[in-house]
Amino acid sequence: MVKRGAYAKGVVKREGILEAALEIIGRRGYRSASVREIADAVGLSPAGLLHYFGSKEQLFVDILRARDAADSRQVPDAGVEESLVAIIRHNEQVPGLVELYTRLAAEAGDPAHPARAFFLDRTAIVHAAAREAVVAEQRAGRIRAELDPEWIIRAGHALADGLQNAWILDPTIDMAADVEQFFALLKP
Amino acid sequence: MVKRGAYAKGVVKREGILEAALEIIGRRGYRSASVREIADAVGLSPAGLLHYFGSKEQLFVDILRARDAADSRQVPDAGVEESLVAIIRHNEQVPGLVELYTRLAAEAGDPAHPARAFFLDRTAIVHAAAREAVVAEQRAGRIRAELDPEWIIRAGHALADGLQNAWILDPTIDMAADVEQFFALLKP
DNA sequence: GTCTATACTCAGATAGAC
DNA sequence: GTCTATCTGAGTATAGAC
Repeated sequence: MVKRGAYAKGVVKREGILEAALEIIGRRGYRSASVREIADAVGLSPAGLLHYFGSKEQLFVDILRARDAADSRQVPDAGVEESLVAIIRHNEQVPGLVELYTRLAAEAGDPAHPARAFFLDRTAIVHAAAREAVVAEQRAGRIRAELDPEWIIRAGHALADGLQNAWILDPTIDMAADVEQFFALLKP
Repeated sequence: MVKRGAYAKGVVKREGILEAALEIIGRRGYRSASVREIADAVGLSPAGLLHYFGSKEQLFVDILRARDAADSRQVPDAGVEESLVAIIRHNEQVPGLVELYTRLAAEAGDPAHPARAFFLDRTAIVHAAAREAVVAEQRAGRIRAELDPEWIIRAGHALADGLQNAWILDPTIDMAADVEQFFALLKP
């Protein structure tokens, strides 16, 4: 539960925990990001940490949620391609976040995992926003009008996710460049 | 360790375990596919099961390995598009396999996980085969010659992986059709 | 080689005291 | 809000029976 105004300290502590967890994933890997490890990093007992998030799974989902919120503030409201590429270039600086995202996207296959609801919501929201942008660019003649906008969105999303899968195996691949090449194919 | 000829019984049992594990993942989900659960299904103790595979992680990797071997026997040696689409259509019949693949692809981000070596090898082999096929189709004029074959391979692979990520959230999406649309864009 | 029984260690989670 | 103590269940190492 996110606390409201009255408990400012709790809100700050929550954010500190999210940052510490992400930092540990980036430095030592998802596997060693146990509740105990994260609790140690912020000077809490495991139970004290779980007080804020209820479960480890929720904690991890909340990291992604916070990250999406930060992205939507920072990324300029430009075209689909520019926005996606900007996010990808940012992700390349934060390997822990990419590993976490990839993991949770896979764990979302479990209907009982909180990541499932998160990714279903997120997909609906992201696709709705992308739909408007894609259709507008088709009308403006920057994307081929005969292509199904739903396909463009599904494929663009899947491509970006799949490239992250490949990138955690081999970080020398240039995810942003590969996505740009995809968009080049969509041009009239 | 894979046993050689002399111990036919062990080989058969190994295969039975792989099948039982995949069946449990498909029916009850990856999460409940514990060593104990799988051991029960084949009438073994957990330690008896581990005798064959060494670890749970290895067991799961071996399922994917066996599946790749089966695919390379069954899939006709046609063009890149036809082969990929055939595998995808087959995967749509085996949700447990898709869930397992997606999970392990994510867990391969961990350098200590046996899935990492598996996916690195697999990627190298699959890409090498795809490279020849793509270049041949470019020479034959079925794929645009000006496109970088390495990009086609990386993007095709990433797209297929990403679509599986989306499919475990929403199995109504038509992975094969989306891949076919991608290949349509590559045509001259 | 095949397999069981036992036991160890670690994980995440919970109850209740402070 | 945070702790300690405890519970449950996971994976697996070991010893040894057959």
